[in-house]
Amino acid sequence: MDLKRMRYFCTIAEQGSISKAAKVLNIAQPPLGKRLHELEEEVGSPLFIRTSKQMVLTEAGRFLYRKSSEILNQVNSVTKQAIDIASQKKRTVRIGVSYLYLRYFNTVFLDL
Amino acid sequence: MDLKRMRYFCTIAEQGSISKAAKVLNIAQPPLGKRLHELEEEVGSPLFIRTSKQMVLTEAGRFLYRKSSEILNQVNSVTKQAIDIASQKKRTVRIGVSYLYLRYFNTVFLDL
DNA sequence: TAAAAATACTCCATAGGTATTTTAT
DNA sequence: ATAAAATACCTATGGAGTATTTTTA
Repeated sequence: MDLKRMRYFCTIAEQGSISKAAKVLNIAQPPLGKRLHELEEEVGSPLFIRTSKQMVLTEAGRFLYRKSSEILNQVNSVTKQAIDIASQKKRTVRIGVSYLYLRYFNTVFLDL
Repeated sequence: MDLKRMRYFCTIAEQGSISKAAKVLNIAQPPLGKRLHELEEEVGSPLFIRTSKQMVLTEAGRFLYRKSSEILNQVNSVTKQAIDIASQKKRTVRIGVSYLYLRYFNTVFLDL
């Protein structure tokens, strides 16, 4: 299980066909079909019922779609939050200097 | 962001060093170091403070470790649940047959 | 007949390996 | 002097592309 396959799977579910999803994802249809089959291989069962005109989620597929959407949203927000925390840390660097030092100098040299 | 890097990152955090984590993960130390640097690149800031003897999580690192652990657990349980749902479906297949058919035959032939 | 999916390849990017050097205690 | 991390380089697996065939409405 990996995030790329989960993203692909969700797009197929939303678009109702591999070909349409491939266009949305800006990749070709054959590799997208392969990624889906790999997922179905891992689950050990189809995630879609291939009817003419549309792909309909199976029960396992519906479950996986619901959960995958949640997880993908979480991953996105976690990444953004981590970046935010890191960039705030960059702006607020506190430097402790002995008061004795300050009696003689008014500049702190940093060896970065 | 992908699950493999998240798994690697969590193992490094738990083991306190890249070398130890590499042993646990059964891969070599250099590629593991690279995967960590890629993550730090994405976040735009270090996830560990490299002190002698141990790697200590930064604030962003602590946040990411907490969240990554959660997400990895979710992914594991979701995968298992999807497999369970799919395998149950395999065992309980209901077949509807017309009662008229049953007046003449006592066997249902399935073309699988 | 026309669409979507599957199959069969080719290619390339990226993950992983080995050897070595650098760094810090 | 030792142990961990970084660097450099090589290899191989897997993801993506193109062309084509199969399927089904």
